[in-house]
Amino acid sequence: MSGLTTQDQGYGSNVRPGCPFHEVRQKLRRVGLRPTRQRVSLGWVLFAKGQRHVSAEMLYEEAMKERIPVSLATIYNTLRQFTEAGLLRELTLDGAKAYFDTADHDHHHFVVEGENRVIDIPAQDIDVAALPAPPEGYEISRVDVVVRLRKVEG
Amino acid sequence: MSGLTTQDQGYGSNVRPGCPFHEVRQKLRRVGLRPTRQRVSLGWVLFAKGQRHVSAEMLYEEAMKERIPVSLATIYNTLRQFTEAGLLRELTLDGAKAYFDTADHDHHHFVVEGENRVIDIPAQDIDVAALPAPPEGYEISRVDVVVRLRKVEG
DNA sequence: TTACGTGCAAATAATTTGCAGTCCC
DNA sequence: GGGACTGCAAATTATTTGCACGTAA
Repeated sequence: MSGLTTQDQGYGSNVRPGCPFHEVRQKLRRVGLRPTRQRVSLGWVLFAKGQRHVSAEMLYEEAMKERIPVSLATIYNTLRQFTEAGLLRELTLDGAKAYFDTADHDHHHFVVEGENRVIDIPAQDIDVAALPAPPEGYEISRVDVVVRLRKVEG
Repeated sequence: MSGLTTQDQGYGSNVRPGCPFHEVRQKLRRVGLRPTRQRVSLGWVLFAKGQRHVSAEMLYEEAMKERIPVSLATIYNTLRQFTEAGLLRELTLDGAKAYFDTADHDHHHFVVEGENRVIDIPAQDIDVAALPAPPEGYEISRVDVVVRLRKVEG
């Protein structure tokens, strides 16, 4: 896959680290996840290596490429655990494939119709001015804006 | 593009306002879908009967309740055809279940975490003020705002 | 009539789960 | 050492598809 959208200028968490693995380990501990080999390695791919949106399958292939010994089932489990711990956010696209992205910053998404490509929109580029009050007994946990794109004829 | 209303602009003389089935039939014809028994019946459930968001399964149960003879496969086919024709919009929630809602008005959604409940937010209640320019070669086809709700402890 | 639509059941695709073996604290 | 974690394969769930038959134009 072309690194078109993986090429980026990095966020705050992308601290030119002395030891990314150590930071991932800490990050995991902080949210109560035991830093096992698989989790640390996958965390490294997700948080230190600049990967930003992945599907289970993409992460699995990435892991294979990096010689990380991990099974697809563990990928799924890990993605879910990370998401429950708040390290990732889930983004479900039409087409029944779930994507996950690093959750350390607020942002929204461009989604290209047809392809399954996702491009970040920095939070400050979208202004959701007015939000309705949630129904009685509920509170807003998160607001997602998905801007669907269509290729221009040409 | 967003001028679709249930109230149509008189196509022929055989418009019978007050006869929902006829209106559905016309609506289908207008988008090039042959108005078969199943499509008209499902269209009636979706457009005339006030149903607004349904999953395939929900629509199937609704159809059974209304004694509409239709198979689940046809439900899926029909939902997709309606969506491609612009009569419905697809909304994919975390949980790998697709929902569809009538597309005749702009609106956004509250989604209750855990449950698979969807509540409409009228377009005028959300103000997406600033939108970023789409990447070169793409145009915005649609903007979806999903407000996730969490039940308040009590 | 005749191409398009429908129903059934089997096929896919994405994701989850049960359980035996493994590893971290 | 002991409970949490992993891997495998089988199970689930949502959706699609192939093909014989039915039906609208």
